[in-house]
Amino acid sequence: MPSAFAAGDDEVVEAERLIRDRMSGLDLDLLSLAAVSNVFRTATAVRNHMERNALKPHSLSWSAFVVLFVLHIWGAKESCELAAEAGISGGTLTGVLDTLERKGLVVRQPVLTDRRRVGVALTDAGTTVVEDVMPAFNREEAQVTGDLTAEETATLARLLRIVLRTAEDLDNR
Amino acid sequence: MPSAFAAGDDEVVEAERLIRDRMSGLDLDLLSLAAVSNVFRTATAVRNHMERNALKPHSLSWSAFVVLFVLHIWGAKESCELAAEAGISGGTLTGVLDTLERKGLVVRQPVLTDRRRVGVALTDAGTTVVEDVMPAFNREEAQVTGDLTAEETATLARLLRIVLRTAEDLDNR
DNA sequence: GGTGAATCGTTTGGCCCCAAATAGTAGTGT
DNA sequence: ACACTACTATTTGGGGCCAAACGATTCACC
Repeated sequence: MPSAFAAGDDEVVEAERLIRDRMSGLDLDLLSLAAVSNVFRTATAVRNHMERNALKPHSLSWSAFVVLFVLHIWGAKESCELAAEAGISGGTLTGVLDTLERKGLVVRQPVLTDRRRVGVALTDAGTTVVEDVMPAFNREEAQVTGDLTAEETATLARLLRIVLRTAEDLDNR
Repeated sequence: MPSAFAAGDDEVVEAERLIRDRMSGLDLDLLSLAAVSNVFRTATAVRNHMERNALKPHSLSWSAFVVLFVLHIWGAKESCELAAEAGISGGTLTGVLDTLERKGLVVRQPVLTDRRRVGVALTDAGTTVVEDVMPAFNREEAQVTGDLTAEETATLARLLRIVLRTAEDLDNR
């Protein structure tokens, strides 16, 4: 069985040994520990890389861009769906929308049939920004997965989606 | 070749079609888009799950726990190494250490040979917390990866480490 | 029609996060 | 000794993030 860590990474192998030693008697599942740990570390590294390289020219955060992207793909949406689609909480979305509206990239528009709800739509400026940023963003995405074969990239996405679904199911119960 | 997305997930398949339609002409790499997107969404979901289930009893954030964990595995470390090992910036570490020190879980100790540097060590209370939280934490880790075979979990960790290394290499240049 | 529960977006409080600026300390060359 | 450079942790500013509390609105049921 292959190591959970990349071969040839002495520091990580050493870390694994240390964990085994220091945590002996706790009967830890080191395989899932490594997987979960790597999910988070990779997400942080990739996010920072994206914000520094693809998003910085427009001063956009990851979440702000995701919101713009979702709106561009799905068209105008209401806050509730938008938050779920972007993977953030409703309270967070309010702040992100405040920022985006201040920049003139989105507009809130009242829903006539229900005054509790609020629709959100891209402005022309917002559309321009998405279409400008998206190629650069995707170029960076391709770069960070560049050391994977196409099949490995697909496998990675597939395995992650399984974990994602499992975690979400565990919370919705 | 398998889809980049989990089979049977109509909503995601629909999303992929929409992206293809709305972004036609931009020649996007949808495979890496899906992989990167899933890395981040999975990380968020897993992080929230962990904080809600394993960390909440001790009111610890993910980063705070990672810092405690690193200190328990590697022993007392200096700030600079600790930040790198925990995957956060130095400025962030200062705030996290303030919180942990206020709770009495860690202590800062001056380095005698160099007054710029600061050592950080677990207190007895901190050690107790780590050893108390770790089993529950690992149990949740095993649960969110529970729908993967052992080999798939190892593959996931391996592929992620490749992406992580690629992203870090791109930034350090 | 009026009352209570449910649902929506927002606000609040506390923490996390980074980048950039800062102050203090150590080494290096002159 | 002196300036200059490099390195340390910290502070500051602007956001992002969630949970919980909140006010407004709608709906269901009587």
